[in-house]
Amino acid sequence: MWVLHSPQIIQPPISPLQFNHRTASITAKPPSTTFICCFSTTSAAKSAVETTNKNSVIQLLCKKGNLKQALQLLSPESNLTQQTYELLILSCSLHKSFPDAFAVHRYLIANGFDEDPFLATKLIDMYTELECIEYARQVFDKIPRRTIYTWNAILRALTLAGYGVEALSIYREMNRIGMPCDRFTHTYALKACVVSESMTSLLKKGKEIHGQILRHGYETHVHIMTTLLDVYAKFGNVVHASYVFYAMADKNVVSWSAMIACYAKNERPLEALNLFHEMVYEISEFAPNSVTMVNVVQACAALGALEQGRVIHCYILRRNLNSILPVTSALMTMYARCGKLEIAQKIFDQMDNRDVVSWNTLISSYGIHGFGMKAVSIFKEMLNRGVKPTAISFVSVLGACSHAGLADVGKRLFNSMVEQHGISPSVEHYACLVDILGRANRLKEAAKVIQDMKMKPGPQVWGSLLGSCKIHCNVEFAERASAQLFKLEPTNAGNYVLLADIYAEARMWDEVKRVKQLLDTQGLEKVSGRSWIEVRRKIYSFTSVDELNPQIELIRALLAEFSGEMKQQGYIPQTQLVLYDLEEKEKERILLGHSEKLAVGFGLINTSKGETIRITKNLRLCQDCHTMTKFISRFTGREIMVRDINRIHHFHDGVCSCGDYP
DNA sequence: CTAGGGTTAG
Repeated sequence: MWVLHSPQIIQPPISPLQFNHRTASITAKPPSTTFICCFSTTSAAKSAVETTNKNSVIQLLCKKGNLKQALQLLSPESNLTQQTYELLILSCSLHKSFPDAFAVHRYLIANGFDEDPFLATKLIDMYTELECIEYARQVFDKIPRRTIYTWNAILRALTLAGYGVEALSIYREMNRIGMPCDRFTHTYALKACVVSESMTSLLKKGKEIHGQILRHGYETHVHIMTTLLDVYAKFGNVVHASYVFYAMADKNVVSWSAMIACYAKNERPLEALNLFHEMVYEISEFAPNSVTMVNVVQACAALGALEQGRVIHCYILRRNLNSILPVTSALMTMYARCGKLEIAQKIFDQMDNRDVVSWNTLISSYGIHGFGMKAVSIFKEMLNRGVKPTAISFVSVLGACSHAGLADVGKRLFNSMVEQHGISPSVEHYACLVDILGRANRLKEAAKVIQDMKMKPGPQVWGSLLGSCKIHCNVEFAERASAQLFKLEPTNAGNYVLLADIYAEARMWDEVKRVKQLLDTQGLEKVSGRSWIEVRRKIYSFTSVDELNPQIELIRALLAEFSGEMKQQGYIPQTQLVLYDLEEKEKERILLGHSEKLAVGFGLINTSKGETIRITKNLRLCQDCHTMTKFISRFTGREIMVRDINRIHHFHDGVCSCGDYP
């Protein structure tokens, strides 16, 4: 779990050493000068003076950041005060120094101070800061008299380290022994519910804690209620989150931001924007801050709402929030995801200071636009400038390689991750590598990567393989991947649909039927396709089934005309993509009603000639839509941009920027 | 002595 970064051998503070002697209770204040005058013998006075001096010298050194010198002054018999110990501990967290932290801890043990509730709390906090959870735990286990502070400290430590289940068992233990919980306890316990892996069982736990909070009369406490809201949001439970939000008597900018974040991150970007407008124009009691704006910008990005995004950008400039790094990164992503790569680049160029996230953002922006080599060269430029790459830098650059089909470059980068940068690949990185190889039709190699993984291949990894099988119509590997996926995430309808699509492509109709039955008997429904288009700052949403748009007949007629024209040029509608058992004509009709085609039709009717048509889609762009959009771009001389679930397609004069490498 | 919402990837 915890890996030591320096090669030095460091003596751990507790095990295997067994200190048991509690030599002293806490020394009160150091003797004052007047007190010293009363000593009869000079030696006693001298030692008292020395103790006083030693305490103040060590404290001063700690405050000045000179921890090393302070440590040199420690001697076995020095009689330090609680305050001095505290400063030593705080210095260690500040310097993030393991050897020093251990030395200080050992020193406390030797003097029996590690069992003092106040200092033990500080030690737990120190190990939390150093991300060294076992030692925090050992400190906690050794404390004979625990206060609410020590309990809260270990709860916080476990939660921050991602040990949700363990944190909740601490919470349970507190309740069992009758330790009264305070507002901090509840906040940490709530957060513990979302940091663990077994999400489903812990939602119930979160609701239990919700009940406890109400019983303790904390329903008006804005910190706790905001945490509660956020916990429901992180579980994707928008209904419960909004219930908490609307029931809150006092709200502040944080609770509003948390609710906007909840909508933005749970596929409700329109609600996020509406709530923001309400906050600003109707309530106007709380000024949005940078955190609010990050969430609002994300909502625009999710919608692909460029015009809305521009308005929000202006607002950010007016409020002087544009130089805050998270805001800038969110803005870059928004522009890139709306197809305005050049604006993302411009924002990056104009930044006074950049962090690794700014670089990662730029890399993935080029990646989703299909400029793989450019993304790789930005990555190298980042290294040249001495910016240390993070795990996400590699996800970004590997993703860029995958979009552009740069298999060997991607493989080399993957290997360099461990060899040159000391970052061990996570499941996500493996998923990227499998994607890179799979898309390049190196499925055997991809399967070998999965086989040799040092960890359990998660659904992301098998999903990458299955996705590649779709592109290359490989039934054999598709069956292997989907068998795993059905075990790992049995209720994800997308996997069944993907396999059925592959069978359909291979004209294996019996298998198509079998997979469809598998889907139906479990009562699963595939996520229906939806496309959005923004026209004059208004967002119009399309699905294949709704007939709400007043122009729907006009749109259908237009599409039928294109289809006829295309057929004359040799186009065959890809009706095998329609998995229902219908007549060919009916299949064609369904294909022509795909939400993305409707949105293109609507865009053609409602925008002017030189304008780019920008569409956002919630799933991957279907092949038939891809073919037809290419045709339309040439036939009408219009630029069309479609952002699907994982990249951007720019259609111009019959060609797509993805090079038909979706 | 401790506390709530946040940037990038999939």
